[in-house]
This record gives sequence, C-alpha cells and structure tokens, in this order.
Amino acid sequence: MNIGQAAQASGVSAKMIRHYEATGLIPKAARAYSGYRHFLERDIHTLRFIRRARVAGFSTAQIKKLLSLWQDRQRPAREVKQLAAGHLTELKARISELELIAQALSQLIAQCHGDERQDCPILDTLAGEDDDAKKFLELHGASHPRIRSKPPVKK
Amino acid sequence: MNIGQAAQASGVSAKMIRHYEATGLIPKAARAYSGYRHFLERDIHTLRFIRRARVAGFSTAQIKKLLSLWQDRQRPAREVKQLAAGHLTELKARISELELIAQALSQLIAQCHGDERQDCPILDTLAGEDDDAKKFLELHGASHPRIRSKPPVKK
DNA sequence: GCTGAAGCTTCCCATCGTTGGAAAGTCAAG
DNA sequence: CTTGACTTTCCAACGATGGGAAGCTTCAGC
Repeated sequence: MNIGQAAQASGVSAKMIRHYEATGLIPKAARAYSGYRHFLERDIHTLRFIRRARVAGFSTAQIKKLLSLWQDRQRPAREVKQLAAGHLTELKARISELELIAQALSQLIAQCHGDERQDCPILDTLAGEDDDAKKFLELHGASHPRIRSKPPVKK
Repeated sequence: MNIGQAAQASGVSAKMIRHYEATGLIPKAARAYSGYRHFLERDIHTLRFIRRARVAGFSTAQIKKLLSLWQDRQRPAREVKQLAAGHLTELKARISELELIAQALSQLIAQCHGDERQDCPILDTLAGEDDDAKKFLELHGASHPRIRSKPPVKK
C-alpha cells in the first residue's frame, strides 16, 4: 500500500501521514527501493486510531500517550480513563466559555433593531465608554479563546 | 502616550498593538522624533474596541469590518447585526460540535471501569475495528475542530 | 553631566494542526 | 518512449500570541 491508498483507507491525508511520521507520532514507515513508503494493515489501524482521537479533540501530545497506552497491553484502564477525563474537563470548560460569549452576543443582537437607523447597541457596547457596557463582554477576566471553527475551507 | 501606556490603558499588549499595526487592522501610529510610537485617546478607544471584539470571539477579519462600520456614521445597524448574527451562528455551531464530542467522550468514560484491569472501551472505540464503534466518534462526517483552550500558558 | 534602568525599536522564531505548492523522481498503461 | 498519476522532499502559510535578542531613547538619581 502506498501513501495514497493508506490515506484513503485511514481517512488521514497523505500530507498528515508524512507530518505524523516527521513529528514522531507514528514510527518511520518502511520504504520500497524507490523510496516510496509502504503501509500495512497494522499502520492503517494506527492511522484510523489517530484520526478518531483527533475527531474527539485530543491534542497530538495526548494522542501520543493514548497510542502508547494502546500498544501497551499491560496498561491499566485507569490511566486511559484519567487522560480522557482530563480532556473532557478541558472540553467542558471550553464549552462554557463559548456559551458565555454566545449568551452575551445574543443579548446584544436582540437589542439591535437592525434596520436602516444608525444607532447600534452592538457597536456601542464594543466601543463602550461607560462601565455598564463592560458587564457584557468583560467576561470573568477572560482568557482569549479564539473561536476556530473548521480548518480553513479549501477552495 | 507611548506604546506601554497604551497597552495598559487598552488592555491590548504592546506586542499585539504592533502586530495590529503591521497587519493593517489599525492605521500606522504617529511617531516621535525618536521613532517611538505615540497614541491618543482616540487610538486607545480603538484598541479597547478591538479587545472587546476579540473577547467576543470575532476574528480579525470580522473586527476589520466592525471597525469600519463603527467609523462610518452612515452605516445602517442592519449590517452590524448581520455580521454579529453570522458570528453567533458560527459560535453556536462550534458549541454543538463540542457538545457532541463531549457527549460521546462522557459515554466512553462512563463505560470504562478505570481500575487496574487491561480492557478499556475508550481505547477499543478509538481502535474500532467494528462498525458499532464508529457511531461514537464518526460524528456527522466531522470537520476537524481542534479544541484550543486558552493561549498556551506562559511559564 | 554621567550612569543605569526601564522602555522603546525591529527582526526572527515558536506554537498548533493543517494545507498549499514547487521541483524532482517513479511507476504503469498506452 | 511518452504521458499522467503518483510519490518524494522542502519551504511557506494560516491566526493570534508570546519569547527573546540587539540596539536605541528617555528619564531619574547622583
């Protein structure tokens, strides 16, 4: 199996497979005489594992641990559970942050009449000279959680 | 006002002020003979505006639009509302995605006994030979929404 | 006036995950 | 042998931010 087939079979792009190899997430693939990488079923399984873990939002560092736990038959389920639980906590925190923001934003939007007139509470709040404006957006001293939706849409 | 004071007063770091200038989000600051930038109240207002918009999760591209709308006294509130509503939609979509993931992860974690034994449904699902495993994590063909929590914790 | 500290300047690098592209080599079918 | 699809490596970018170095300016204290 060449990298293209491996990509198809695993759902991980060829680019990312090379990247994972380069960064040590997966071991260096075997090579044909030509220099082409080739992959076995085993490798495909690993790649699928990685893809699912990424879909579940694990970082590559976490996936590295998950992989080593996966390959270690002696590992106690406890460790895996802890790792996953930690991630879940992060995840929930993230969700709460976003919900606070969405909440505040909804309120502002609701207050904006949205017609041809020029006054707009949304801009006014963002500009916010006065302190009452702040309570909307100065969320608990907020970390700056950029909202990244999908990976940049390829044209 | 030098850049340091401007940073303090606006809550935007000096680094980011320079960055915003370099990338054209804000106009080039006036300079003293020494080459030091200096800032007026007006500039501070703009920076604060930007900071709040970032806290609200707007991208720099969106903030650029918001800024120009803000500075255009003729703009209809409609446009602002549309921009904000679009962002809110994105935000909600993002939240839903994360909630799906958190949901799936919770289930897996709940199913994992988490003691010294070796079998672990979490890893089994990620490895997932069989199709029933997939329904947990192959969420609606999932875009790959990396979960970025806070900006990397400075040491 | 001199010295040192604090603040400013620019420039480069790192993060994180992913994608894009260029230049070159390989393979299989026609 | 040519063509086209695939592969290789390397380099760069995204978005927002931080870290740090090397060199300049400003100001306070003596």
